[in-house]
Amino acid sequence: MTLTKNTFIGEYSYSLDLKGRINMPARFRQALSKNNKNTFVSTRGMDSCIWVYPLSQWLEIEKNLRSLSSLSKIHRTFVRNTARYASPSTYDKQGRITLSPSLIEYAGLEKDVLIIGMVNKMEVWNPQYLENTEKEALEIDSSAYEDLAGKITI
Amino acid sequence: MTLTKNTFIGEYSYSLDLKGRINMPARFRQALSKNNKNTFVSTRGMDSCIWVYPLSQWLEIEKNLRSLSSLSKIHRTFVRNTARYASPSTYDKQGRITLSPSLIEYAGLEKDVLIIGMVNKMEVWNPQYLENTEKEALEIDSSAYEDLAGKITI
DNA sequence: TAAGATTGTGGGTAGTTGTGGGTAACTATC
DNA sequence: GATAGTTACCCACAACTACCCACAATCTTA
Repeated sequence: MTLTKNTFIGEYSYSLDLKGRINMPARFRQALSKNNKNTFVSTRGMDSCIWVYPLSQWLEIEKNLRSLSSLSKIHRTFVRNTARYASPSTYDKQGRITLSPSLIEYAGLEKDVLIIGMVNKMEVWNPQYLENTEKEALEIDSSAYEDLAGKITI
Repeated sequence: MTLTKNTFIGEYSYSLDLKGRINMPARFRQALSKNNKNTFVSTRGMDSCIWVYPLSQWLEIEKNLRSLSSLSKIHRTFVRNTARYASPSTYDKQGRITLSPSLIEYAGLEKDVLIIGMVNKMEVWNPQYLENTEKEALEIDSSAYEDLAGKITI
């Protein structure tokens, strides 16, 4: 059951096939509002994973990128790095999207793949990479969490 | 699949042939709205690359350039450098545009070429040049990105 | 618990796309 | 006006992608 449209939570194990396709969890597909036209946009995440946005969310990002003037070097670099790796994919009759070879390599994906709901987007991981990243995360100074405490109630 | 007309994202590897032609990615061609008449305008970019605009976007730029008074030296220089190297090209039946020898030399293009969607325009790069530019970008003070974080949610 | 519906995975095929090269029309120069 | 160089248009082929179907595993419901 889906709680809120365009909201994604939970963790799912799937497999990447030889054509670079992964099944999007049925719940995530059902969570898409109609204006997404069954389409996700995948791009490089900030860790070694792939970020997958619902189309409507990505269009918001595009709108913001448009407003940045290319006369500024920082803006150019930011737009380039954000737009460069993004690629839309409408899921097929079986509910799969295709990931680009470049993204698959970036995230080090092999057969087994972990899909994680990140509320407004999803992450696709090589399970081993995630494990390593988690170990590093343990080393984050707990004071960082103290800062968060001011911003978020949980 | 095209998300929004006249919007370009993603990265594509193509080759420049002996006649100075490059294939425009099929997705980019499909993204062109009709009033562009299958035409792109290429000109010098601010890094060592070629900027390629859809015709309609270029006409907007021309309009803006008109509004800059030539009494200002900066304006004169800016208008000159922008207009000077611009050249339109309608793509052929195979989807290719022709780049001028002057632009090919400016961007140091050889056989392998990288085309990057920059939302409202495209960039054409020699992959090695881009790699070097990226290294410089790493040296950008990360505080600059922090500023952007205030403007853009991603 | 059994039948039916849904979901995840593999693979085939037809249409699309990228690339090389050929030829005819056009331009420029002497 | 003839020749050489350039440009625009055309065809052919190999590689790739999107779409389709089949089947097995899982979940739902009566």
